[in-house]
Amino acid sequence: MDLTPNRIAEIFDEIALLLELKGENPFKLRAYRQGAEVVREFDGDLLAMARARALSAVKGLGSALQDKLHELATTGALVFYENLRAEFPPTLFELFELQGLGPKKIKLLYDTLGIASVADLVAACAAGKVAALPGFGAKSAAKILEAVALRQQFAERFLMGQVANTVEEILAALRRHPDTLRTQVAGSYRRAKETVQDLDFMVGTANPAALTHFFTQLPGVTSIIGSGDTKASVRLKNGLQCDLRAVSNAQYPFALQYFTGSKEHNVALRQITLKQKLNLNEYGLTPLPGSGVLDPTPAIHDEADIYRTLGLDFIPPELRENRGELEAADKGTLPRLIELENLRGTFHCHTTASDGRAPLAEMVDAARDHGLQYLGISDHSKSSFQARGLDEQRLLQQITEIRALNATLDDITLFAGSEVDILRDGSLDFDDAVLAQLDFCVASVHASFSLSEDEMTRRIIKAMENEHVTMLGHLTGRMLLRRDAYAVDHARIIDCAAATRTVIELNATITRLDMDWRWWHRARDKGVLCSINPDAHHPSHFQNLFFGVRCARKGWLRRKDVLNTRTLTEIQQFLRTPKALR
DNA sequence: GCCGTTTTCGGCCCGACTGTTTTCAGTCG
Repeated sequence: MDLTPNRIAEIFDEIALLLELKGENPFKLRAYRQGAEVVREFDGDLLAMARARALSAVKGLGSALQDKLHELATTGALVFYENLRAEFPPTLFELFELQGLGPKKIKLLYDTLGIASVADLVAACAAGKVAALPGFGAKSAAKILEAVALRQQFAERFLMGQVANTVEEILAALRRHPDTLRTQVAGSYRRAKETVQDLDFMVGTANPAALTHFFTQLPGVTSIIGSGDTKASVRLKNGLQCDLRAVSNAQYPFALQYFTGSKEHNVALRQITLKQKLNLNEYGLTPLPGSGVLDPTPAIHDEADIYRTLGLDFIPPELRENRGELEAADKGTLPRLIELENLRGTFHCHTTASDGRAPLAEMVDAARDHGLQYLGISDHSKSSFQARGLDEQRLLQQITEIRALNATLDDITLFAGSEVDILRDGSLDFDDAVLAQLDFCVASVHASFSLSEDEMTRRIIKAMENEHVTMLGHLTGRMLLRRDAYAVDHARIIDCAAATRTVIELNATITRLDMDWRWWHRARDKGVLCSINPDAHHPSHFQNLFFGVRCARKGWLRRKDVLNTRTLTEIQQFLRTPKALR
């Protein structure tokens, strides 16, 4: 297998799991897991630096991990890892995917009954062997079988956009309860992760037991995973797990902060807190014993108070990933993030001319209903025949149609564009003479996904170098939870976008959210403009802009970093200006 | 295994819930 940083990170994670099975020191496992994270996020040529033993300044990679990286980079293998792996059958790892089973129980099942796979486990449960083990019982065996069934049924995560309605419904229900003082969704949904595994709700109340009970009785709940006086977990009929934490009103800001995460953000925040002789947990902020520091808790009423007390600016939930937000909050340099209300128009919209589900006029009405002042129409080009892409003649006809309709509108302005295919060799589906007649052009890859990373990158760069290409559509072609991104070098694309003044799209389709939020901060710093586009194929798809904005916020984008926050006049001027001068 | 204007040794987050226990271990978040 190709040795990439991602593969190395996987190896480190697997070592952590194997050491866990062996009952190793938990802090050693954490060191490997943290090492994996450092490797994944590393900005630079990790393998070359490992070979040159030039990683000593990297935080999280101590001498042991540096040695292992050196061995991997020079020999392509790691003896320590191979030996460790040989100690356990590979199918054993399946068992970690089952809810309720951790390393201790898995090790016991393996050592006493020789259970090394989910199939073994099901057979042993059926034969009554599991229930007879010390520490297990009839209930444990039943729960295991339930977990096996659940894993098959709901192995997947959920899209942010898929669960948004559920979030709003549950919040509304919690707000209606007379004992609720305040409530909010926490966890990865609040941080705007593109997919979530479960939903976490917080409620501040003087009567937590009433709320946890109420939560388990909500409509849509099909099973109660657990329920106590202060927390409850339920599963909805689509398999989505929802957790509730009920705390006092005074504890609420701490619980909300704590359960919003991310874990990495909270660990780093805790370090800062300890330096100030304070201890932060989900219930409060308390002075360390003997420190003489005054208890700040009584003055804390909301999340912002927590950050302020620690000398930090309020950190919007989307930024809480320990990717520089704490340093920025300390220095007062956090960005003022874009808001949905900042969007004045949008690009990348389809109609029935290609694969859209509504005719031009209906899409325009929908855009107007969403408060947009301008709309760029961009149907597919001829090579996307699966999408009934337009050839030159139909495109020219559509331009005429758009201009005619535009002349009759006074509250929204249309731009005529195209989502033009980037062909395999990087050339475009229309020649320059045709492209020159458009107001704008989105260039996207729709075929030949399996090129090497270098070929794909050069292909896209060639398209960006065309003066008529206003923006690059869905950079990686990923379909969240369905299909992986094709290989492309983000860093080179971003550099080229900056050099050629090509805008990069943030495709707001809930299955895309592409370019990924992790790259926007870098693009922004290089002066690359973002366009938040719905890629609308139906009037309802303009709602996706909400998720696009949340993703943009997660990528540290400000209003001025996003093209379609500009006024109509500014946009018209932008599109008239030669690309190189934009 | 990592880290250090509290420490080069001794910390590294810990509380709630469940199912097994008969006072607690394991898992989860």
